[in-house]
Amino acid sequence: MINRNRPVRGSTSGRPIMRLFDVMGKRWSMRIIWELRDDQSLTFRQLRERCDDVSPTSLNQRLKELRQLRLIEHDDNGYQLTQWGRELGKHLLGLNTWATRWDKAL
Amino acid sequence: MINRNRPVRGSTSGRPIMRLFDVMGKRWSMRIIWELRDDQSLTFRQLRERCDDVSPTSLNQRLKELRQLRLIEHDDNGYQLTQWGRELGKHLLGLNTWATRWDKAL
DNA sequence: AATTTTCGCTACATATTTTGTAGCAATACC
DNA sequence: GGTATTGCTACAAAATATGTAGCGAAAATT
Repeated sequence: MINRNRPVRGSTSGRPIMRLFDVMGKRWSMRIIWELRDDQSLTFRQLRERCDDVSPTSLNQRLKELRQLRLIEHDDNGYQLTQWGRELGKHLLGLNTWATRWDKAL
Repeated sequence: MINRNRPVRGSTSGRPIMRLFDVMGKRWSMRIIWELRDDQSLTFRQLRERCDDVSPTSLNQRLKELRQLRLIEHDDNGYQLTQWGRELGKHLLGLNTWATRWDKAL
């Protein structure tokens, strides 16, 4: 019950979806969740490599945010999805299927 | 068959999901799809208002991109989702349900 | 026909976000 | 003590987003 007060860019309505749009609308957020799907645990540096060598600055900024929002967590094994992160990851898998069809039409 | 060549930030793999992450990872993209869901047609100015008065510069940039990617289109009635946009919108609705539960846990 | 309103934007200067490179402090192993 | 790996920070430069003002075209109103 800690981060309900986190400010949400571009919306004062307090609608949860707006909080999600805020964080997911930042570069690398979805990619990070994506790379951690199927319950892998990755170190900071492994995660960097998976994300096309994103700069450590950018990665860390995003990781901080995702941790605050309880989507990922960090322990001795590295970074991994929380329960919430895993659920969100499943949505991304759905989007993956869709995106493949969409891309063919482009 | 026109925009397969559009560059994708942060990925050279050509995986469709990466193209999606690229565009959706920019501010206002998801919000725009969201506001156009349930097949409304909105004028540029109406859309601006709906999106918490996003600047016209930002809005227009995003609209151009979303049009190129065939997610939205523009006609005499204003801006509206394409077939693909509508499908993507449905995924966002799913995320909305999820986000509500998630937000409560924060 | 003249005026007003609404349309989709553009210009441009400023602010915010993201990036890339280098490297540091802490811990583990040899 | 040296070497390797960890997570991460500093900092300057590049890219992206913002806010305000207003333009030119078309449509509606008087």
